[in-house]
Amino acid sequence: MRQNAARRTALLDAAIEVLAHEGSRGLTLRAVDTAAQVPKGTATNYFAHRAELLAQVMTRIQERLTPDESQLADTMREKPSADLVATLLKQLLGRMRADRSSWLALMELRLEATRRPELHAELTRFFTAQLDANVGFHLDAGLPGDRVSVVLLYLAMLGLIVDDLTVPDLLAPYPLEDLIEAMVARILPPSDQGGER
Amino acid sequence: MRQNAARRTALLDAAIEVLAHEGSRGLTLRAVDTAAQVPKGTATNYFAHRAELLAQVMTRIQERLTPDESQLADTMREKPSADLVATLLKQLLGRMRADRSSWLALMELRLEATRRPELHAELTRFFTAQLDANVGFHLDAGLPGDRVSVVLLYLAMLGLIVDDLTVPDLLAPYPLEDLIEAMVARILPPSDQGGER
DNA sequence: AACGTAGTACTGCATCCGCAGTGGTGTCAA
DNA sequence: TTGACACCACTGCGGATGCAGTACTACGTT
Repeated sequence: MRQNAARRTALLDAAIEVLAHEGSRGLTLRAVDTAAQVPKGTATNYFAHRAELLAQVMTRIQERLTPDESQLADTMREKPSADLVATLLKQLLGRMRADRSSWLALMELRLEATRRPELHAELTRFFTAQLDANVGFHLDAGLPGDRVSVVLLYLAMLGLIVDDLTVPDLLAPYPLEDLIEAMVARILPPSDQGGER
Repeated sequence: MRQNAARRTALLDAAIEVLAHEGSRGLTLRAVDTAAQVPKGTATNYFAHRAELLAQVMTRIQERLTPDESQLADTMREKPSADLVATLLKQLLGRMRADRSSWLALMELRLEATRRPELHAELTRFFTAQLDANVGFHLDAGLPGDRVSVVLLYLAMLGLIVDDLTVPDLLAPYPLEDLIEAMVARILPPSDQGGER
């Protein structure tokens, strides 16, 4: 098993691109070699099985999707309000648009996890941690709304993202930014301060 | 090209099972033969390409997901209200649970559509029609909430379903029925009576 | 010089698709 | 009733593809 971390990351990034552009169907060790522009057989040296590749892709995606700490801190300087929540969600949408490959690959992994117990366990752990973190962040920051609000926003945003990834034209009549504002306005309780409606 | 409709449907149903259990990766004409327990080569006689199989699977799923007309009529006897909307959404959840294979296959098709223009067009048409129908139904029935409400409910339900299909344990702390009631309560306007446009 | 890694080439294996040929069954007309 | 025809199920093979794995060489660093 090779140890070159940079090369491994390059292979994983290539795997993400393959997943996004060719789908789970096209993800083979050879395809990763090709996408990463390394000699055939290289991926075999770094990942024993396809399963191992998938597992490591998972954690790589996790790295890539983690929001930038400083930008987040910057955004949070504002006073907590429904508007601020909308801003945060729009930033999430922006991150998604900036790295669609990771999100598409994550969708592929979701489906693949349906048939792979280890991957399923890892994905569940990942999403659970993320949702819990979201809830905790929201409450700690004093943003309006309770746990259930956060979960509902999470679900609506997930639906929004899934649609935008796979059938973007569907929501064309409803600009996504407007939808985000609407969902915040309706799901969160009317806030005493700020918050247009 | 063979014309036996019953056999074709059986093959398509088998293809849906393959998609759900093996994923897009495992969907080949031969795999469909095996799943349908028909001789190898049969699927080739019914579908020229894999693409044609996918297209027909799409319409077959559409058939399978169409709600039962009479049950719907039965439900709609009640007076229009937010509660009624919650009931309808719970019935949707029930249908999903009763035919997870179709929903999983549909998710696979969504991703596959990312790479197949024809399929993408068809999927967009399908979802657009469905969303429009939902909006129309909602408004015509005098249910509370406007177009945007319906879209938001659609998105939240999509997120709910995606999560339940792929990482069901994630939402274990939040019973889905409760989530549905919460989303209806918050997304729809406080129901005095009837819906405004 | 030795070890780890990159790069290359080759082998073996699995599987897939497409086609063509064969046999069986149902239908229609005489 | 019988015979001809059309349709369909099924089998088996040819050709091709594509993948994983491995052995071997080259390189560079220590």
